[in-house]
Amino acid sequence: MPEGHTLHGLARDQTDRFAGKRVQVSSPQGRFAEGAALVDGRVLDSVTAHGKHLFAAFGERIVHVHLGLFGKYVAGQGSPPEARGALRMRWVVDGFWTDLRGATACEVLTPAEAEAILARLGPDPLRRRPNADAAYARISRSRAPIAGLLMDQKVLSGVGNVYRAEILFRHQIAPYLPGRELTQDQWAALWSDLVTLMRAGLRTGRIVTTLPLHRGRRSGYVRAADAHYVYRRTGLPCRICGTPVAMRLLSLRKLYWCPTCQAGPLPPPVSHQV
DNA sequence: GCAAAATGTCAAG
DNA sequence: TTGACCTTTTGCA
Repeated sequence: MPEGHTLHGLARDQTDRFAGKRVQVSSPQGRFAEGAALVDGRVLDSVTAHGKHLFAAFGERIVHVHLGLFGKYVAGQGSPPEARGALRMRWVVDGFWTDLRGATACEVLTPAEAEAILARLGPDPLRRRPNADAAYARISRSRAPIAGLLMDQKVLSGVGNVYRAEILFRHQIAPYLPGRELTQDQWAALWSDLVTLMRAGLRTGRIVTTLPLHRGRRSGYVRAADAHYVYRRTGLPCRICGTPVAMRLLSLRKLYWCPTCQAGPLPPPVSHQV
């Protein structure tokens, strides 16, 4: 479930289990065979996440992974299971293993190449000192819809389709509002809420955005069906006002919102709806 | 047994 | 702006 919190969680767990050890790196599928040979048996320094990118430093050789839409890590203790299917990369140390499948990117980079990727990324709400002003500088100059800007990794990094829909709902911002019409106050509130939500996502391993509704409940647990306001709730009544949740494709990604709670600029006319 | 969907990015035109 | 691509899981026949 790769939005930013997932990657930060992976970076933390992989560092805990593998850093400081010589890691057996392999590519049973073969697609990463050359890269694996470059780092196999070297000592892992640490794994860090920037937005949705992972960087595992083996000295000057950096394994860069981007999960894309389908990528997935599976990890376990003891000895690894027999390799099956399209297993792109496997790490093994004494007592732990982890397998990577389906990633968009899995490659060995030089430090300079890794830096070049970082240079393209906007501030990440989950990093230590993110520069939220840099994101607003871009947003406030753009005529593009805010819903698209939030998913643009050059503007800010780590936000995916779930967080963007939910954060806009929570702040009652119309998704098609041009970035330049978002006020500084709206941005400040939105950003600080993003930091809170994504930190909670990192802590719990899931995205729950409806929590304030459930304050005061004895159990903090929120059922999956209740975890979001609008994401994947097309046609269901808005939890606040009852209006059916709307859905449109924006840049090929499904965008969900409540037309009443998030009143404002309308999407362009429908020519073709999936 | 097969089609569709899924939390994303990049490059061609 | 559109399609290609990475793989697994789910749902329907």
